[in-house]
Amino acid sequence: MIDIQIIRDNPELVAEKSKQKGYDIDVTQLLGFDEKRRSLQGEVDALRQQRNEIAASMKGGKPSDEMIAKGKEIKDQLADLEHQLGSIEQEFIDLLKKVPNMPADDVPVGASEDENVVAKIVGEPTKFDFEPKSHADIAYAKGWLDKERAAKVTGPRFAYLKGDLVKLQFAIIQFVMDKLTDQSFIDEVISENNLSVSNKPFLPVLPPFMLRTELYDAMDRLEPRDDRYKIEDEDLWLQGSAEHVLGSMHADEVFQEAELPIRYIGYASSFRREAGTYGKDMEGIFRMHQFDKLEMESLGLGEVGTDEHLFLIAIQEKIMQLLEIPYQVLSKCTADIGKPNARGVDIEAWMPGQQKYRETHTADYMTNYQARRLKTRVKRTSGELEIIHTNDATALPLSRGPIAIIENYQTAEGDVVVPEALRPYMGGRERI
RNA sequence: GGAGGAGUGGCCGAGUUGGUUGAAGGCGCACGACUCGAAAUCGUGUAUGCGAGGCAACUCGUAUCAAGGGUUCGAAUCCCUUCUCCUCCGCCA
Repeated sequence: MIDIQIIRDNPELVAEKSKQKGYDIDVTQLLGFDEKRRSLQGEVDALRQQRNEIAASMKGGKPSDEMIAKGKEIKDQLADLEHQLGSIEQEFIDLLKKVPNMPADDVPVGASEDENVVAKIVGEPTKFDFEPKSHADIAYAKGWLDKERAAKVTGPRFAYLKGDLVKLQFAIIQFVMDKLTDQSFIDEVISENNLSVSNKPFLPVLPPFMLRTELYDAMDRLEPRDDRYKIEDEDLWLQGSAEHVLGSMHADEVFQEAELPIRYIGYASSFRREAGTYGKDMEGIFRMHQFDKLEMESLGLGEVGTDEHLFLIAIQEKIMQLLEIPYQVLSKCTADIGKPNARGVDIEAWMPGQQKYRETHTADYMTNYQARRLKTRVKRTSGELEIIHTNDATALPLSRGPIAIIENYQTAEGDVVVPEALRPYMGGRERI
Protein backbone atom coordinates (compact mmCIF):
# COMPACT_ATOMS: atom_id res chain seq x y z
CA MET A 1 0.00 0.00 0.00
CA ILE A 2 1.17 3.46 -0.85
CA ASP A 3 1.69 6.26 1.67
CA ILE A 4 -1.42 8.49 1.65
CA GLN A 5 0.88 11.47 2.20
CA ILE A 6 2.36 10.95 -1.28
CA ILE A 7 -1.11 11.24 -2.75
CA ARG A 8 -1.96 14.32 -0.71
CA ASP A 9 1.25 15.99 -1.87
CA ASN A 10 1.21 14.94 -5.53
CA PRO A 11 -2.31 13.96 -6.60
CA GLU A 12 -1.81 14.53 -10.32
CA LEU A 13 1.50 12.70 -10.42
CA VAL A 14 0.01 9.69 -8.64
CA ALA A 15 -2.89 9.57 -11.09
CA GLU A 16 -0.48 9.83 -14.01
CA LYS A 17 1.97 7.21 -12.78
CA SER A 18 -0.89 4.86 -11.91
CA LYS A 19 -2.17 5.25 -15.44
CA GLN A 20 1.27 4.35 -16.79
CA LYS A 21 0.93 1.06 -14.97
CA GLY A 22 -2.58 0.54 -16.29
CA TYR A 23 -4.53 1.56 -13.19
CA ASP A 24 -7.19 4.20 -13.39
CA ILE A 25 -7.34 5.77 -9.93
CA ASP A 26 -9.92 8.37 -8.89
CA VAL A 27 -7.54 10.44 -6.81
CA THR A 28 -10.12 13.16 -6.12
CA GLN A 29 -12.51 10.64 -4.64
CA LEU A 30 -9.72 9.11 -2.58
CA LEU A 31 -8.69 12.47 -1.15
CA GLY A 32 -12.37 13.21 -0.43
CA PHE A 33 -12.60 10.03 1.66
CA ASP A 34 -9.36 11.02 3.36
CA GLU A 35 -10.69 14.41 4.36
CA LYS A 36 -14.03 13.06 5.51
CA ARG A 37 -12.27 10.39 7.50
CA ARG A 38 -10.07 12.91 9.25
CA SER A 39 -12.87 15.24 10.26
CA LEU A 40 -14.96 12.33 11.58
CA GLN A 41 -11.91 11.13 13.50
CA GLY A 42 -11.76 14.53 15.17
CA GLU A 43 -15.41 14.40 16.20
CA VAL A 44 -15.09 10.87 17.53
CA ASP A 45 -11.98 11.76 19.51
CA ALA A 46 -13.70 14.77 21.08
CA LEU A 47 -16.64 12.65 22.21
CA ARG A 48 -14.37 9.98 23.60
CA GLN A 49 -12.56 12.67 25.52
CA GLN A 50 -15.82 13.70 27.17
CA ARG A 51 -16.62 10.10 27.98
CA ASN A 52 -13.21 9.53 29.50
CA GLU A 53 -13.42 12.67 31.60
CA ILE A 54 -16.72 11.57 33.08
CA ALA A 55 -15.40 8.08 33.76
CA ALA A 56 -12.25 9.48 35.40
CA SER A 57 -14.27 11.68 37.74
CA MET A 58 -16.09 8.54 38.88
CA LYS A 59 -13.07 6.92 40.52
CA GLY A 60 -13.77 5.67 44.01
CA GLY A 61 -17.33 6.92 44.37
CA LYS A 62 -20.53 5.85 42.73
CA PRO A 63 -21.74 7.74 39.65
CA SER A 64 -24.77 9.94 40.03
CA ASP A 65 -27.88 9.31 37.95
CA GLU A 66 -27.09 12.50 36.09
CA MET A 67 -23.61 11.26 35.19
CA ILE A 68 -24.98 7.95 33.99
CA ALA A 69 -27.58 9.70 31.86
CA LYS A 70 -24.90 11.93 30.34
CA GLY A 71 -22.70 8.92 29.75
CA LYS A 72 -25.50 7.10 27.99
CA GLU A 73 -26.13 10.07 25.76
CA ILE A 74 -22.49 10.22 24.75
CA LYS A 75 -22.48 6.50 24.17
CA ASP A 76 -25.34 6.77 21.69
CA GLN A 77 -23.80 9.65 19.80
CA LEU A 78 -20.49 7.88 19.75
CA ALA A 79 -21.97 4.66 18.42
CA ASP A 80 -23.47 6.57 15.51
CA LEU A 81 -20.28 8.47 14.69
CA GLU A 82 -18.08 5.43 15.08
CA HIS A 83 -20.29 3.58 12.66
CA GLN A 84 -19.94 6.37 10.12
CA LEU A 85 -16.20 6.50 10.65
CA GLY A 86 -15.94 2.75 10.24
CA SER A 87 -17.61 2.73 6.85
CA ILE A 88 -15.77 5.77 5.53
CA GLU A 89 -12.48 4.22 6.63
CA GLN A 90 -13.36 1.03 4.83
CA GLU A 91 -14.10 2.91 1.62
CA PHE A 92 -10.92 4.89 2.06
CA ILE A 93 -8.70 1.87 2.62
CA ASP A 94 -10.32 -0.12 -0.19
CA LEU A 95 -9.55 2.66 -2.62
CA LEU A 96 -6.07 3.29 -1.24
CA LYS A 97 -5.21 -0.38 -1.66
CA LYS A 98 -6.02 -0.06 -5.35
CA VAL A 99 -3.30 2.52 -5.90
CA PRO A 100 -0.23 0.77 -7.33
CA ASN A 101 3.30 1.53 -6.25
CA MET A 102 4.83 4.39 -8.19
CA PRO A 103 7.26 3.25 -10.89
CA ALA A 104 10.78 4.59 -10.45
CA ASP A 105 11.72 7.39 -12.82
CA ASP A 106 14.05 5.20 -14.88
CA VAL A 107 11.37 2.59 -15.60
CA PRO A 108 10.46 2.80 -19.29
CA VAL A 109 6.90 3.94 -19.86
CA GLY A 110 4.96 1.40 -21.87
CA ALA A 111 1.45 0.08 -22.36
CA SER A 112 2.27 -3.62 -22.61
CA GLU A 113 5.09 -6.11 -22.27
CA ASP A 114 5.95 -5.40 -25.90
CA GLU A 115 7.48 -2.17 -24.72
CA ASN A 116 9.94 -3.79 -22.35
CA VAL A 117 13.47 -2.74 -23.18
CA VAL A 118 16.35 -5.10 -23.77
CA ALA A 119 19.03 -3.65 -21.53
CA LYS A 120 21.79 -6.14 -22.12
CA ILE A 121 22.61 -9.29 -24.03
CA VAL A 122 25.20 -11.69 -22.62
CA GLY A 123 26.60 -14.50 -24.68
CA GLU A 124 25.31 -15.49 -28.07
CA PRO A 125 22.60 -17.91 -29.07
CA THR A 126 24.17 -21.34 -28.87
CA LYS A 127 25.24 -22.71 -32.26
CA PHE A 128 24.78 -26.32 -33.21
CA ASP A 129 25.99 -28.31 -36.20
CA PHE A 130 22.74 -30.24 -36.05
CA GLU A 131 19.10 -29.34 -35.63
CA PRO A 132 18.64 -28.67 -31.87
CA LYS A 133 15.73 -30.42 -30.21
CA SER A 134 13.32 -29.12 -27.64
CA HIS A 135 13.86 -30.00 -23.99
CA ALA A 136 10.66 -32.03 -24.16
CA ASP A 137 11.92 -34.26 -26.97
CA ILE A 138 15.20 -34.84 -25.18
CA ALA A 139 13.55 -35.45 -21.81
CA TYR A 140 11.04 -37.93 -23.23
CA ALA A 141 13.77 -39.79 -25.10
CA LYS A 142 15.78 -40.03 -21.90
CA GLY A 143 12.81 -41.15 -19.84
CA TRP A 144 13.03 -38.03 -17.66
CA LEU A 145 9.50 -36.85 -18.13
CA ASP A 146 6.03 -38.33 -17.78
CA LYS A 147 3.16 -35.95 -18.33
CA GLU A 148 0.66 -38.57 -19.41
CA ARG A 149 0.45 -40.21 -16.03
CA ALA A 150 0.50 -36.79 -14.36
CA ALA A 151 -2.51 -35.88 -16.51
CA LYS A 152 -4.26 -38.96 -15.16
CA VAL A 153 -3.46 -38.08 -11.56
CA THR A 154 -3.63 -34.28 -11.47
CA GLY A 155 -4.55 -33.05 -14.94
CA PRO A 156 -2.68 -30.98 -17.51
CA ARG A 157 0.37 -28.86 -16.67
CA PHE A 158 1.69 -31.32 -14.13
CA ALA A 159 4.54 -33.76 -14.58
CA TYR A 160 6.52 -36.54 -13.06
CA LEU A 161 10.22 -35.79 -13.41
CA LYS A 162 12.49 -38.79 -13.27
CA GLY A 163 16.04 -40.03 -13.37
CA ASP A 164 18.92 -37.73 -14.19
CA LEU A 165 16.66 -34.72 -14.58
CA VAL A 166 15.85 -35.07 -10.88
CA LYS A 167 19.53 -35.37 -10.05
CA LEU A 168 20.23 -32.31 -12.17
CA GLN A 169 17.61 -30.38 -10.22
CA PHE A 170 19.17 -31.30 -6.90
CA ALA A 171 22.61 -30.43 -8.25
CA ILE A 172 21.35 -26.98 -9.20
CA ILE A 173 19.83 -26.48 -5.75
CA GLN A 174 23.09 -27.40 -4.05
CA PHE A 175 25.10 -25.24 -6.43
CA VAL A 176 22.96 -22.14 -5.87
CA MET A 177 22.72 -22.65 -2.11
CA ASP A 178 26.50 -23.00 -1.94
CA LYS A 179 27.08 -19.83 -3.93
CA LEU A 180 24.64 -17.64 -2.04
CA THR A 181 25.96 -18.70 1.34
CA ASP A 182 29.58 -18.26 0.25
CA GLN A 183 31.15 -15.04 1.50
CA SER A 184 33.70 -14.83 -1.28
CA PHE A 185 31.00 -15.22 -3.94
CA ILE A 186 28.98 -12.37 -2.40
CA ASP A 187 32.10 -10.17 -2.13
CA GLU A 188 32.98 -10.92 -5.74
CA VAL A 189 29.55 -9.96 -7.08
CA ILE A 190 29.58 -6.74 -5.10
CA SER A 191 33.05 -5.67 -6.21
CA GLU A 192 32.54 -6.66 -9.87
CA ASN A 193 29.44 -4.50 -10.01
CA ASN A 194 30.68 -1.65 -7.87
CA LEU A 195 27.73 -1.84 -5.53
CA SER A 196 27.48 -0.23 -2.13
CA VAL A 197 25.45 -2.88 -0.36
CA SER A 198 26.02 -5.11 2.64
CA ASN A 199 28.14 -8.18 1.97
CA LYS A 200 26.04 -10.38 4.20
CA PRO A 201 25.48 -13.84 2.69
CA PHE A 202 22.04 -15.38 2.28
CA LEU A 203 20.39 -17.63 4.82
CA PRO A 204 18.85 -20.78 3.32
CA VAL A 205 15.18 -21.25 4.15
CA LEU A 206 12.68 -24.01 3.50
CA PRO A 207 9.40 -22.19 3.99
CA PRO A 208 5.82 -23.41 4.24
CA PHE A 209 4.12 -23.54 0.86
CA MET A 210 0.87 -21.95 2.01
CA LEU A 211 -0.19 -18.73 3.61
CA ARG A 212 -3.24 -17.03 5.06
CA THR A 213 -5.47 -14.70 3.13
CA GLU A 214 -4.59 -11.72 5.30
CA LEU A 215 -0.86 -11.96 4.71
CA TYR A 216 -1.21 -12.84 1.06
CA ASP A 217 -3.32 -9.74 0.62
CA ALA A 218 -0.87 -7.62 2.61
CA MET A 219 1.89 -8.74 0.24
CA ASP A 220 -0.36 -7.52 -2.57
CA ARG A 221 0.27 -10.72 -4.49
CA LEU A 222 -3.09 -12.41 -3.98
CA GLU A 223 -4.75 -10.79 -6.97
CA PRO A 224 -5.75 -11.99 -9.45
CA ARG A 225 -7.17 -14.76 -7.29
CA ASP A 226 -8.02 -16.71 -10.44
CA ASP A 227 -4.35 -17.55 -10.66
CA ARG A 228 -4.12 -18.85 -7.11
CA TYR A 229 -5.04 -22.18 -5.54
CA LYS A 230 -7.26 -21.94 -2.47
CA ILE A 231 -7.24 -24.71 0.12
CA GLU A 232 -10.81 -25.78 0.71
CA ASP A 233 -12.14 -25.31 4.27
CA GLU A 234 -8.98 -23.50 5.33
CA ASP A 235 -8.03 -19.84 5.28
CA LEU A 236 -4.99 -20.82 3.23
CA TRP A 237 -3.67 -20.43 -0.30
CA LEU A 238 -0.86 -22.26 -2.08
CA GLN A 239 1.94 -19.81 -2.71
CA GLY A 240 2.63 -18.63 -6.22
CA SER A 241 6.22 -17.93 -5.28
CA ALA A 242 8.45 -18.32 -2.25
CA GLU A 243 8.45 -14.53 -2.20
CA HIS A 244 4.96 -14.67 -0.77
CA VAL A 245 5.93 -16.63 2.31
CA LEU A 246 9.43 -15.20 2.73
CA GLY A 247 8.31 -11.59 2.51
CA SER A 248 5.43 -12.07 4.90
CA MET A 249 7.33 -13.98 7.56
CA HIS A 250 8.42 -10.79 9.32
CA ALA A 251 5.02 -9.09 9.34
CA ASP A 252 4.41 -7.02 12.49
CA GLU A 253 8.09 -7.03 13.40
CA VAL A 254 10.52 -4.25 14.18
CA PHE A 255 14.16 -4.80 13.28
CA GLN A 256 17.13 -3.04 14.78
CA GLU A 257 19.03 -1.19 12.10
CA ALA A 258 22.11 -3.39 12.57
CA GLU A 259 20.09 -6.53 11.80
CA LEU A 260 19.44 -5.42 8.23
CA PRO A 261 19.61 -6.48 5.54
CA ILE A 262 17.82 -9.78 6.03
CA ARG A 263 18.69 -11.97 3.05
CA TYR A 264 17.05 -15.31 2.43
CA ILE A 265 17.56 -17.90 -0.24
CA GLY A 266 14.41 -19.96 -0.19
CA TYR A 267 13.62 -23.19 -1.93
CA ALA A 268 9.99 -23.99 -2.51
CA SER A 269 7.42 -25.31 -4.90
CA SER A 270 5.25 -22.64 -6.45
CA PHE A 271 1.72 -23.09 -7.67
CA ARG A 272 -0.08 -21.19 -10.39
CA ARG A 273 -3.38 -21.88 -12.03
CA GLU A 274 -2.16 -20.18 -15.21
CA ALA A 275 -5.63 -18.83 -15.83
CA GLY A 276 -5.93 -17.39 -19.29
CA THR A 277 -2.99 -19.26 -20.78
CA TYR A 278 -4.96 -22.12 -22.30
CA GLY A 279 -2.96 -23.82 -24.99
CA LYS A 280 0.11 -21.66 -24.42
CA ASP A 281 3.52 -23.26 -23.91
CA MET A 282 2.05 -26.74 -23.67
CA GLU A 283 5.23 -28.54 -24.71
CA GLY A 284 7.37 -30.05 -21.99
CA ILE A 285 7.63 -28.42 -18.58
CA PHE A 286 7.90 -24.77 -19.57
CA ARG A 287 4.63 -23.61 -18.01
CA MET A 288 3.44 -25.79 -15.17
CA HIS A 289 0.89 -25.50 -12.38
CA GLN A 290 3.61 -26.60 -9.99
CA PHE A 291 7.28 -25.80 -10.27
CA ASP A 292 10.17 -25.49 -7.88
CA LYS A 293 12.13 -22.34 -7.56
CA LEU A 294 15.10 -20.91 -5.72
CA GLU A 295 14.10 -17.46 -4.63
CA MET A 296 15.99 -14.60 -3.02
CA GLU A 297 14.20 -12.27 -0.63
CA SER A 298 15.78 -9.24 0.93
CA LEU A 299 14.48 -6.87 3.59
CA GLY A 300 16.49 -3.72 4.07
CA LEU A 301 16.86 0.00 4.45
CA GLY A 302 15.28 2.36 1.97
CA GLU A 303 18.42 4.21 1.00
CA VAL A 304 20.04 1.05 -0.35
CA GLY A 305 16.89 -0.46 -1.83
CA THR A 306 17.74 0.24 -5.44
CA ASP A 307 21.31 -0.98 -5.00
CA GLU A 308 20.00 -4.11 -3.37
CA HIS A 309 17.78 -4.61 -6.41
CA LEU A 310 20.81 -4.26 -8.68
CA PHE A 311 22.73 -6.62 -6.40
CA LEU A 312 20.10 -9.34 -6.74
CA ILE A 313 20.13 -8.91 -10.51
CA ALA A 314 23.92 -9.14 -10.50
CA ILE A 315 23.64 -12.45 -8.64
CA GLN A 316 21.11 -13.75 -11.13
CA GLU A 317 23.47 -12.86 -13.95
CA LYS A 318 26.51 -14.30 -12.23
CA ILE A 319 24.79 -17.62 -11.78
CA MET A 320 23.72 -17.67 -15.41
CA GLN A 321 27.30 -16.88 -16.41
CA LEU A 322 28.69 -19.66 -14.23
CA LEU A 323 26.23 -22.03 -15.88
CA GLU A 324 27.23 -20.52 -19.23
CA ILE A 325 23.71 -20.00 -20.44
CA PRO A 326 23.18 -17.17 -22.96
CA TYR A 327 20.66 -14.63 -21.75
CA GLN A 328 19.33 -11.14 -22.07
CA VAL A 329 18.28 -8.67 -19.42
CA LEU A 330 14.96 -6.93 -19.86
CA SER A 331 14.08 -3.65 -18.24
CA LYS A 332 10.35 -4.07 -17.76
CA CYS A 333 8.09 -1.17 -18.68
CA THR A 334 5.51 0.46 -16.42
CA ALA A 335 2.70 -1.78 -17.66
CA ASP A 336 4.61 -4.99 -17.06
CA ILE A 337 6.06 -4.51 -13.59
CA GLY A 338 3.74 -5.76 -10.88
CA LYS A 339 1.35 -3.55 -8.95
CA PRO A 340 3.55 -3.38 -5.81
CA ASN A 341 6.70 -2.86 -7.89
CA ALA A 342 8.72 0.30 -8.31
CA ARG A 343 11.12 -1.49 -10.63
CA GLY A 344 11.14 -4.82 -12.34
CA VAL A 345 13.73 -6.66 -14.36
CA ASP A 346 13.46 -9.98 -16.16
CA ILE A 347 16.17 -12.26 -17.36
CA GLU A 348 15.42 -14.32 -20.41
CA ALA A 349 17.51 -17.35 -21.28
CA TRP A 350 18.19 -18.44 -24.80
CA MET A 351 16.09 -21.51 -25.54
CA PRO A 352 17.44 -23.27 -28.66
CA GLY A 353 14.38 -25.51 -28.86
CA GLN A 354 12.20 -22.43 -29.38
CA GLN A 355 14.89 -20.27 -31.01
CA LYS A 356 13.87 -17.49 -28.63
CA TYR A 357 14.82 -15.83 -25.38
CA ARG A 358 12.28 -16.86 -22.78
CA GLU A 359 11.70 -15.58 -19.26
CA THR A 360 13.53 -17.42 -16.54
CA HIS A 361 14.06 -14.83 -13.80
CA THR A 362 12.34 -11.82 -12.34
CA ALA A 363 13.71 -9.24 -9.92
CA ASP A 364 11.23 -7.01 -8.12
CA TYR A 365 11.83 -3.93 -6.01
CA MET A 366 8.79 -2.87 -4.01
CA THR A 367 10.25 0.05 -2.01
CA ASN A 368 8.21 0.20 1.22
CA TYR A 369 4.92 -0.56 -0.55
CA GLN A 370 4.61 -4.17 0.63
CA ALA A 371 6.09 -3.65 4.06
CA ARG A 372 3.65 -0.84 4.88
CA ARG A 373 0.75 -3.26 5.22
CA LEU A 374 2.92 -6.04 6.56
CA LYS A 375 4.03 -3.58 9.25
CA THR A 376 7.63 -4.66 8.93
CA ARG A 377 9.72 -1.82 10.27
CA VAL A 378 13.20 -0.89 11.39
CA LYS A 379 14.25 1.13 14.39
CA ARG A 380 17.06 3.34 13.18
CA THR A 381 19.97 4.02 15.50
CA SER A 382 18.58 7.54 15.69
CA GLY A 383 15.45 6.04 17.26
CA GLU A 384 13.24 6.75 14.25
CA LEU A 385 10.91 4.03 13.04
CA GLU A 386 10.80 3.40 9.33
CA ILE A 387 9.05 0.97 7.08
CA ILE A 388 11.59 -1.35 5.50
CA HIS A 389 12.04 -1.91 1.78
CA THR A 390 11.57 -5.28 0.14
CA ASN A 391 13.28 -6.90 -2.83
CA ASP A 392 12.74 -10.31 -4.29
CA ALA A 393 14.36 -12.08 -7.19
CA THR A 394 14.52 -15.55 -8.70
CA ALA A 395 17.87 -17.17 -8.00
CA LEU A 396 17.04 -19.93 -10.45
CA PRO A 397 13.76 -21.51 -11.51
CA LEU A 398 13.87 -25.29 -11.52
CA SER A 399 11.66 -25.78 -14.46
CA ARG A 400 13.06 -23.25 -16.87
CA GLY A 401 16.65 -23.41 -15.57
CA PRO A 402 16.94 -27.11 -16.40
CA ILE A 403 15.16 -26.46 -19.71
CA ALA A 404 17.80 -23.91 -20.64
CA ILE A 405 20.56 -26.31 -19.65
CA ILE A 406 19.08 -29.24 -21.53
CA GLU A 407 18.53 -27.24 -24.70
CA ASN A 408 21.80 -25.31 -24.71
CA TYR A 409 23.95 -28.26 -23.68
CA GLN A 410 22.41 -30.92 -25.94
CA THR A 411 24.57 -33.09 -28.18
CA ALA A 412 23.88 -34.59 -31.58
CA GLU A 413 23.43 -37.95 -29.83
CA GLY A 414 20.62 -36.56 -27.74
CA ASP A 415 22.68 -36.39 -24.53
CA VAL A 416 23.10 -33.38 -22.31
CA VAL A 417 26.54 -32.14 -21.29
CA VAL A 418 26.59 -31.23 -17.62
CA PRO A 419 27.69 -27.60 -17.14
CA GLU A 420 31.10 -27.60 -15.54
CA ALA A 421 29.89 -25.69 -12.51
CA LEU A 422 27.41 -28.46 -11.75
CA ARG A 423 29.69 -31.46 -12.21
CA PRO A 424 30.89 -31.55 -8.60
CA TYR A 425 27.24 -31.94 -7.65
CA MET A 426 26.62 -34.67 -10.24
CA GLY A 427 29.25 -37.06 -9.07
CA GLY A 428 31.70 -35.63 -11.58
CA ARG A 429 29.64 -36.81 -14.56
CA GLU A 430 30.21 -34.85 -17.75
CA ARG A 431 27.13 -36.04 -19.61
CA ILE A 432 23.73 -37.34 -18.79
C1' G B 1 -9.88 -34.96 16.78
C1' G B 2 -10.82 -34.94 22.68
C1' A B 3 -9.55 -32.55 27.75
C1' G B 4 -7.17 -28.60 30.20
C1' G B 5 -3.93 -24.08 30.58
C1' A B 6 -2.17 -19.54 28.49
C1' G B 7 -1.58 -15.04 25.08
C1' U B 8 0.32 -7.77 28.55
C1' G B 9 5.57 -2.92 25.88
C1' G B 10 12.18 -4.79 21.87
C1' C B 11 12.31 -9.18 25.61
C1' C B 12 10.86 -11.28 30.53
C1' G B 13 7.11 -10.36 33.87
C1' A B 14 3.20 -7.86 37.77
C1' G B 15 -1.80 -6.56 37.44
C1' U B 16 -8.58 -10.39 36.56
C1' U B 17 -14.45 -9.10 43.42
C1' G B 18 -14.29 -3.47 36.32
C1' G B 19 -13.00 3.08 38.03
C1' U B 20 -5.55 8.32 37.52
C1' U B 21 -2.89 1.09 34.41
C1' G B 22 0.14 3.11 28.45
C1' A B 23 0.33 -0.15 32.16
C1' A B 24 4.79 -1.85 38.57
C1' G B 25 9.52 -4.45 38.51
C1' G B 26 13.54 -6.54 35.73
C1' C B 27 16.41 -7.23 31.14
C1' G B 28 17.88 -4.87 26.83
C1' C B 29 18.88 -0.27 24.49
C1' A B 30 20.37 5.22 24.38
C1' C B 31 22.71 9.25 26.77
C1' G B 32 25.55 11.02 30.98
C1' A B 33 28.94 10.24 35.37
C1' C B 34 33.17 7.28 36.99
C1' U B 35 37.77 5.10 33.97
C1' C B 36 43.78 5.79 30.22
C1' G B 37 39.97 2.61 28.01
C1' A B 38 36.59 -1.23 29.13
C1' A B 39 33.79 -4.16 32.64
C1' A B 40 31.16 -3.29 37.04
C1' U B 41 28.41 0.61 39.42
C1' C B 42 25.31 5.02 39.67
C1' G B 43 21.89 8.69 37.27
C1' U B 44 18.43 9.96 33.38
C1' G B 45 15.59 8.44 29.40
C1' U B 46 13.27 4.60 26.50
C1' A B 47 5.91 1.76 22.76
C1' U B 48 3.16 2.52 18.43
C1' G B 49 -1.07 4.01 15.07
C1' C B 50 -4.48 7.97 14.04
C1' G B 51 -6.14 13.21 14.49
C1' A B 52 -4.99 18.52 15.63
C1' G B 53 -1.23 22.43 16.22
C1' G B 54 4.12 23.86 15.09
C1' C B 55 9.53 25.15 10.30
C1' A B 56 11.09 21.97 14.02
C1' A B 57 12.43 19.88 18.91
C1' C B 58 7.72 18.91 20.58
C1' U B 59 2.69 19.59 22.66
C1' C B 60 -2.48 18.16 23.09
C1' G B 61 -6.43 14.56 22.10
C1' U B 62 -7.59 9.58 20.92
C1' A B 63 -6.80 4.38 20.24
C1' U B 64 -4.02 0.00 21.26
C1' C B 65 -2.77 -5.34 27.06
C1' A B 66 -3.39 -11.87 20.50
C1' A B 67 -7.63 -10.41 16.71
C1' G B 68 -12.78 -9.24 16.07
C1' G B 69 -17.47 -8.47 18.38
C1' G B 70 -20.54 -7.68 22.95
C1' U B 71 -22.06 -6.09 28.20
C1' U B 72 -21.29 -1.31 31.06
C1' C B 73 -21.74 5.55 32.67
C1' G B 74 -16.68 3.21 32.66
C1' A B 75 -13.05 -3.05 30.49
C1' A B 76 -6.14 -5.44 30.28
C1' U B 77 -9.85 -7.10 33.92
C1' C B 78 -16.82 -9.82 32.55
C1' C B 79 -19.24 -12.52 27.99
C1' C B 80 -18.99 -14.56 22.76
C1' U B 81 -16.21 -15.91 18.24
C1' U B 82 -11.59 -16.67 15.85
C1' C B 83 -6.25 -17.31 15.83
C1' U B 84 -1.76 -18.88 18.20
C1' C B 85 1.24 -21.36 21.88
C1' C B 86 1.83 -25.07 25.95
C1' U B 87 0.42 -29.89 28.63
C1' C B 88 -2.10 -34.66 28.47
C1' C B 89 -4.90 -38.34 25.42
C1' G B 90 -5.91 -40.19 20.49
C1' C B 91 -4.23 -40.52 15.40
C1' C B 92 -0.23 -40.17 12.04
C1' A B 93 4.81 -39.12 8.17
